[in-house]
Formats: sequence, C-alpha cells, structure tokens
Amino acid sequence: MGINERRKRERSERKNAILRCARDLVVEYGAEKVSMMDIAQKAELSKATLYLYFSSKGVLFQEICNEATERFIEYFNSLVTPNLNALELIRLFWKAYLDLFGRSDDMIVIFSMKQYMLAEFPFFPINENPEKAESGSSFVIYTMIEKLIEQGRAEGIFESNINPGVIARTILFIFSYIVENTVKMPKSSRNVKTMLEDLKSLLQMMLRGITVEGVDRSQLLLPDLENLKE
Amino acid sequence: MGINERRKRERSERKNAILRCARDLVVEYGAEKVSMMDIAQKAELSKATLYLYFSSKGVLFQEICNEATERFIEYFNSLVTPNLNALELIRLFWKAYLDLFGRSDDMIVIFSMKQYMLAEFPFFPINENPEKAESGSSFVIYTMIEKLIEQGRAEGIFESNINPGVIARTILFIFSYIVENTVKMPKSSRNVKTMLEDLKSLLQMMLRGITVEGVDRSQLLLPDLENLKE
Amino acid sequence: MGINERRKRERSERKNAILRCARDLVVEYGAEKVSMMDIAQKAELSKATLYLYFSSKGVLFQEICNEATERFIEYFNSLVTPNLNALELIRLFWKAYLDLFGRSDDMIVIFSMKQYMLAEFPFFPINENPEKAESGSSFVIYTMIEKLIEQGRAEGIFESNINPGVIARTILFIFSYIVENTVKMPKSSRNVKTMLEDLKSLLQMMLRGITVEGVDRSQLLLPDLENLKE
Amino acid sequence: MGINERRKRERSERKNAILRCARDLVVEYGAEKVSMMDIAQKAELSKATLYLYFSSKGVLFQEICNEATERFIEYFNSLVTPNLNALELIRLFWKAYLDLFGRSDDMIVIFSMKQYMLAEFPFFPINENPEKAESGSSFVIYTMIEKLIEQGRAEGIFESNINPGVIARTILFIFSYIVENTVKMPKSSRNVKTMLEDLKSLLQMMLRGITVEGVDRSQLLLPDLENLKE
DNA sequence: AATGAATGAGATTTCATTCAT
DNA sequence: GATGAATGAAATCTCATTCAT
Repeated sequence: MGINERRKRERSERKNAILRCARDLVVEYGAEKVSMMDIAQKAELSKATLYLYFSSKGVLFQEICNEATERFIEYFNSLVTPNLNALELIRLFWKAYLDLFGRSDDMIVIFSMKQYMLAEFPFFPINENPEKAESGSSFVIYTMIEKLIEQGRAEGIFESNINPGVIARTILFIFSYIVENTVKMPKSSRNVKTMLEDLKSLLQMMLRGITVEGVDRSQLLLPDLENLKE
Repeated sequence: MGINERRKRERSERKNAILRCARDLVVEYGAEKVSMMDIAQKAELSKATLYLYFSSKGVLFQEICNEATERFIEYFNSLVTPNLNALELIRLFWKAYLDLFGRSDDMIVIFSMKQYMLAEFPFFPINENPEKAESGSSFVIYTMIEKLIEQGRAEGIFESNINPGVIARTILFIFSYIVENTVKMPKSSRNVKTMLEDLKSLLQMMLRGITVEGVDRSQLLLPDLENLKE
Repeated sequence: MGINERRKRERSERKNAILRCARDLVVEYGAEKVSMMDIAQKAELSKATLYLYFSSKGVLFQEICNEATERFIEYFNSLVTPNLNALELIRLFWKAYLDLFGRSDDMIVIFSMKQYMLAEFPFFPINENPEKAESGSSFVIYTMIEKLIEQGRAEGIFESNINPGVIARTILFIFSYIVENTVKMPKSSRNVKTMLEDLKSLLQMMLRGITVEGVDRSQLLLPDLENLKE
Repeated sequence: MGINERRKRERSERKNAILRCARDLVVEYGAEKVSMMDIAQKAELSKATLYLYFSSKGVLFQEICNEATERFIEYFNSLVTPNLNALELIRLFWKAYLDLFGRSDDMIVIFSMKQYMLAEFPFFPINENPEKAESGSSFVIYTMIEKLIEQGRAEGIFESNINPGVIARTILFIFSYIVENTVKMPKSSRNVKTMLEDLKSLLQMMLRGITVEGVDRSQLLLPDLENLKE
C-alpha cells in the first residue's frame, strides 16, 4: 500500500511536470504553435511517454486550462468572507487575478489555449448549448462571474434588464483577447503592465455600463496595480 | 473588345465563386480547418487552379476578409450624412452591420478569419506595435471605430478619460468572440438572432460605460432587430 | 503562294523570337530554373502558344542548342581555307569561338543546356552508345573536334596512341563546366574574360598534353583575347 | 549501457541503409530524378521516417556526397608516406581512386550529385567566390588536388606558369563529366572499365600538358587497371 | 493562329499518434 | 513504465501539358 501510494504520487508529480512544461511553451509561443514533440523535448521525455499520461493532445491542453483555472478558483474562494456584496466580490475577483496571474506570464495560459480548444470544448455556452461547455473547469469561472453579476442585479446595483450570462461572456471575451494579442507578440516585447491596465479600464467600463444610475462611480473603481513586476 | 470585357468579367466571377466557396467553408468549419484542397473540391476545381487566382492560401484568406470589410465600409459610408453626432453615427454603424451581415452568415467571416490571420496581420495594435496592423483593410474598421469614439469624447458625451483605442479594440473583441464562438457550433444549432441580441446588448452596455453621467440613457439604445431572418 | 511564303516566314520569325527569349532566360538563370511559363511571359505569348511551335519543353531547349551550334559551325566553316594543318585549324576554332560567343553571354547557352538535356540527348557518345547522340547538331561539334584531333595525329603532331574521341569529349567537358559554373553565379558577378582565360589556358594544356615531344610549344599557343568586352 | 550502444549502432545502421538506398537510386537515375518518396519506397520506409534521420532532402544528399568524399580522403591519407614527390602522390591518388571507387558504381555518386547540389554548394570557387564552396567536404578534394599541383610546380616538374587552381578544377571537371555521362545511360549499358580507361588517359594527358619539357614521359604514366570487376 | 483556363501528377514537409521492445 | 522508431494522412505549392473557344 505504501508502494501504491508512492507510485500514485510519483505519477501525479510527473504529470504535473509535463503540464508545467507544456504551459511554459504555450506562454512563450502560443497554443497553436506548440506540438507534442516540443512538449516532450522540454519535459525531457519521449513523445510516447506523454501518451501514458494524457490520452491526446486535446486532453493535455484541457488539463492545462483546468489546472490554472482551479488554482484561481481555490485562491479566490480563500479570500471570500461571508456577507460581501457584489461590488466587493468583484474587487476581490480582480485582486485574486492580480495576485495569482498578474505577476507572471501565467495569466496568459488559460485564455491563450481557449481558442485552440474551443473547437472541441467551447469555453462557455452561447445560445443554450450548455452541455459541452461544462466539461472543463473553465466553465466554472464563467458561472462564477455570472453569479456575481446576478447577485449585483439582485442587490439593485446593476440594472435589472441585463443578462448576467451575456455580461459574463463579455468579461471573458475581454480577458481572452487581450491575452491572445499579447501572445502574438514576441515574448520580449510584451508588456504585462500595459495589458493589465487595459484589462482594468475595460472592466471598470463594463461595470459602469451595467450599473444603475445614481450609484457613486467611485465605488466601481478596481484596486491599483502597484507592486507588479514590469 | 467585347471579348476582353467578357473574359475579365468571367475571370472576376470565377474568382468570386472561389471566394464564396472558401467563405462558406470558413463559415461552416472555421478558418483553420479549411485547406486549399477543401476549397478546390467545393469549387469543383483542381488545387492548381486556385493558384491561378490567388498566389497563396494566405492571400486568398486575406481577400475574403478584405472583401467583406470593404463591403461594410462602403455601405456604412453610403449611409452617412454630414453633421451627424457620434451617437447618431454609432447607431448608423450598427444599422449598417445589421443590414449587411445581420441577415446572413456573412457576418461570421471577417472575424472568424481574424484569428487565423492574426499571426501575420494583427487586427489592430496593442502596445505600440502599429506598423504591421495597417496592412489589410480590417485595420480601417478599427480606425473608424476609434474615430467615432474620439468624436464622442470631443462632443462631451463620452468621458474625457477614456482611451478611444482601447474602446475600439474592445468593440472588435466583442464582435470577434461572439462570431468565433458561433463558428465553433455546428451550423445547424447556430442562432444568428440570439447572437445579434447579444452583440446589441453588449454594445449598449459599452456605450453606457463610457458615457458621462447625466446623459439620457435612452439615447444610447441601438435600433431593433426586426425583420431579420431567423 | 505569296501568302504561303509570308505565313512560313512569319511563323519562322516568331519561332526565332521564342528561341531568343528562352535563350536569354537560360543565360540569365540557368537551364533548370527556366519554366515554360517564364518563356511565355518573356515572349509575351501564352504558354499554349509555345506548344504550337515546339511540341515540348525538351524540343524547345534542344532547338536552342542546335541554333547556337549551327551558327558556330557555319561561321567556323566560313573561316576555313583548304590545306590548313591541324594546329592552324585548332587556332581557327578558338578564333571562331571568340568571335562568335566570346563577346557575349551567348557562349553560355550551348553548354548550360547540355546538362539539362543530357538525360534525353547525351551530348556525345561514351562507350559505343552513339545512336541517341546523333540527334541534335551538338553532336556535329563533337565530331568536328574529333576530326581535328585525328588529323593532327595523322600529321604526326599529336601522339599516335591518343584516342581522338576521348580528347574531343574532354574539350567539350572543359567548355561545359566552365560555363556551368559561370551560370551558377548571379549574372552581375560573372566575368566573361576570366572565364575565357581559363578556357584558353586549359585548351593549351590539352594541346601540349597530346603533342609529341620535340614540337615547338610556342606553336601550341592560341590567339589572344584582346578586344573582348569586359 | 549495452542497450544504448546497440541503439546507437542500429540507428547509425539504418541511417546508412537510407543513404545506401538513396545513393543507389542516384546512381541509377541521376540525382535530380530522385525524390524523397522514391528513397522511402526503396528503403521500405515512410517518407516521414526519412525526416527522422535527415532534416531535409538537401541534407540527405549532402551526406551522401560527404560520406563518399570522406571515405576517399581517409583512404588516400592512409596510403601516403612522408617525403613523396608530387608525381608519386598523384599516382597514389589515382590508385586510391581505383581501389575505392573503381570497383563499384560508388565512383559515380560524388560527382553525379555535384550538379544537383551545385546551386547551393558550388564544388569549388571560380572567379574569387570562395566562401560558399568551403562548406561540404567536397571542397577538401579540390584543395588536395590543388596542393598536389602546387607541390609539383615547386619541385620544378610542372611548368611555373600554370595556375594550380585551374588545373584542379579541370581534373574535377573531367571526373565529373565522365561520371555524369555514365549516369545518363541505362545502368545495363554502362561500362565502368571503359570509363576508367578514359579517365586515366585524360589524367595522363593533363599531366603531360603541365609538365616541363625534358621530363621523361614514362614517369607520368598511371597504374594499370588490372583486376577491376567488369 | 492564339490563348485563358484548367489540371494531374508530384514535390517537400509536418505532426499526432501507435507499437514493439 | 518508458521510449525510439515508425507512419498515415494531410498540408502547401509547382509545372508541363491539354483543351475549348
């Protein structure tokens, strides 16, 4: 049994090592440019070995997404305390993002891969086609955002006629595209800080767009980006 | 002379036929899944023949984009009259979109291909990398939107601290993503109308988000979608 | 009948025009890089038209060779007077070469194409396989040189144990290779004069090599290259 | 460790098997007619497999050349002893050639491929364009011959006004052309022995042509061809 | 007579995936 | 469990040649 435990642990460790290598490559070159061979080389394994841990390239990439997503969700949940209102939660959401991904290129991964994966696993449902989307934990983020917006609407701070699903999608859109455009650039000329400033100002605009008139707009400001590595 | 005319016309027609086939395939399967062979088969031509009309796959795809983009720009310009203010122009923009692409899958094309092309011709510049983007007429749309936002800012209807470039990008983001997600679905289960409703409500939200307080929000509403084919 | 004459003449003129274009291209880019399309474009004709005059690319190239070769043979024969001995004839041969090809890139053609053609029409026979070689007038040059050497052997100036065929081949070898190597260079950096100096010194060496001992070596010198364009 | 050794050996063997197949095809059909597909078929492998061993067709062909060339150089060097004069070395050169290539079609390879490769890797420099030529070991042979001629000139046996580079080129010319012409024939009607006799007599003639008067011509004779397979 | 259009056959190369050891 | 080797299927592109008008 001790042996079995160790085996399991070792297997899991190696799997993570592979995921890490793959993710680094995706961050550097963009999802569609990364081949199984590239990953194998970086992981110092054979291509065949990759297939012992992931039944296909699609699954491997899927797991990269999931890993990052789960890490985010876990961290965000750890920050949440009871009885926070929607705006407070949204500020926490942004803070979690900055804390976790903002300081590194990691932030790129989830969204960079989405496009690649989308064919088989759409990020979230459009037009009531929700079945497929639920595979993959990225759907969880979608749902989480949707819930936040719903809560705000219930609290009367967001307009009553908005569609939380649509808003959630848009927010993910924005994240995705900023990231994707960043990935297109050579790693050297990327500027994480600018990217984050863009993100922030767009999120703030979204918030203003769905907030009822009369709310003090200063409440809709998101935390600053201080202390981020350049 | 009559002969030359006819030849020219026929050639142009065949070229368009190819473009149409290619576009249909892109609409149905997404740009990255479509090969020259697929296009040739659909057009009932040999692969070699395609190269008589387009010097490479990239050029063919470029032309698909440009054609749709140019059609849109032309039509939009035909609607514009002097002395319109920013909000009026934006409503016209939306109307042009509906009139032209809203009634068919055509709307999908421009943005569906963007991702494929992006590597070589980024849709628009992020982080001061503007040189490359200007190739391709898709850049024109970006500039057009940017100008609209600028005008609105100058007219005092949009907040003074917004960055028109960022807003323009976001609007294109939104268009793109909705389209891309639609392309991922099997053609049968797509619902153009829902997609357009999404687009509309997002654009309205954007507008509210960048509009100064005090403006009557009813001014920010976009035209309805009546009369669209399902 | 007058009409028929004119037709024939016109046809012949056009044929020559095509040949001239093809030859120019071969001179500039080397035989294997020139396609039927290139020739058609240069001749301002359609590819299809080329096939009205030449049944295949091979035949067209063949005729380029023949044309240049025949021109040379004709000119050489016009210089010859009765009762010349072998060495005098060889000096005339060299002079004819200089006069005709030495002043222009034309010299490149015959041999540049040989390699390309060789597959189907070997330049000259090696190992008693003479049938094929006789097609194409390039064989005539081979025979001509062979005869010169034979004559010299009969006159007692060349060693009796040499094989005139082998010598003739070698001389053609040398011409060919110098030319081929020249064609590999970009046209700008070619130096016809150097090439000719090489040719000359190699021919002189060949002559010395097959001449019996005791003959005054100054007799074996070839005419100078004065007056050649750089 | 034994396993690794075996693997390496096997890999090397397979690589050689591919090279052998490719070389056989080149010998039989000429370099420009041989495609990767042909090689794959002959080697009973898939095209893709070839790319596991050679990163491109060019590299594969390069290696064929280099292998044969290196084998020759090595063997020649093994025959050389100190203090040989130029004529003795030249005789050794010829002997090495006979021993190594004379008995098989191998002799054909080096020169047959030259033409194919020439565009990218000219065999040797003409007109001061030496940079490119030095890539590839075939250049080594050129240099080797040049040195031999230089040495002979220094020893006073060759005329002082010859250009060793030009002579070296010519010798390679001769080798090449004889071989190339042989390749053009159907394998059945080739006659290696005749080809070698041609080569020999041409080399002897070259030697006589550059040797100063007064040297005993019997010294310039090359070893006989006895014991060669037909 | 001339040609625009079309094409079949083939070239090189890539890559996710399988399999024997 | 790990892997080197192998591959099928597909991608883009080229070119000599034919054919209908």
